[in-house]
Amino acid sequence: MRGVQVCRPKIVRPDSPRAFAAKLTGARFVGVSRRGKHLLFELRMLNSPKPLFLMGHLGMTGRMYLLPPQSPLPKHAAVVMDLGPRRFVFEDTRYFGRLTFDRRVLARLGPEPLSVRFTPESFWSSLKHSRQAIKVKLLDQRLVAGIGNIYASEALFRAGISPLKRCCGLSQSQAARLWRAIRHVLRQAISCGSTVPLNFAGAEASADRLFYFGTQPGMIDYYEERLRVYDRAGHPCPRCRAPIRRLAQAARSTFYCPRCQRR
DNA sequence: CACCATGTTCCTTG
DNA sequence: CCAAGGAACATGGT
Repeated sequence: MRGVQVCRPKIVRPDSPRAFAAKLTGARFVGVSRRGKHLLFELRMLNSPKPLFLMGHLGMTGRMYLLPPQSPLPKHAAVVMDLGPRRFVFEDTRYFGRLTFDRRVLARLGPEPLSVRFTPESFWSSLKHSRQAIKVKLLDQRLVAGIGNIYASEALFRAGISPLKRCCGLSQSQAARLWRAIRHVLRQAISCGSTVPLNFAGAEASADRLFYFGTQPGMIDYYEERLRVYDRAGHPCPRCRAPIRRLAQAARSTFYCPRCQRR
């Protein structure tokens, strides 16, 4: 890495742009992984065996990709790394995302939903004493990592459970049903997203960028087709034709079928 | 102009 | 301790 431009200082907190750039200069990307909604980049300095970890979060509008030489920077570039011929760009219109060496949030995350650590039993144990509405609880990253507002509604629809139901009011078999639904919905979403994989297939989908993380033009439609209730208020339920309803919970929109998901 | 938006964190109130 | 709600972050779409 030859140089780093931090266009939005808050993105790299608590480091200052200068400190952030200093840590990265001379480092090379050697690996990448994911935990919940966080991306983990492994870096190494040329002469040191000890790895350095950089954590990214896309927020709602973030994207990361490689920009070919000479291409202009996007309007909302937040961080730009000069990798030699190409540049690694973190673009984020709303600047809600993060790119930071501070990994403390990882310690507070619940299990990966597709891992063996996440079982119907562990899920039920975390739910049975909570009086919170299940939809709100699903957004709590300490329960299980990676469920966002869209998938919370989708999973509850698939499980036939009302978003308003209190966690402690769920039976063990309902919790198991929801556990299955979460895994199904996330796996399906990943299979849609994998049309833009971590290899170089993304190069053909977009003329001037190699997309790695975040949605790219053309992918949204494909993905939205799979949503059964999210953002579909007034549309007929795909299962029973009753109109889908929208409600607000903890200042977030929830979509559900009042007939298939009774309290 | 008003209202809404894929996320997280912090703060206040009950 | 828990839960609910609001604001903040900043910009764009309808």
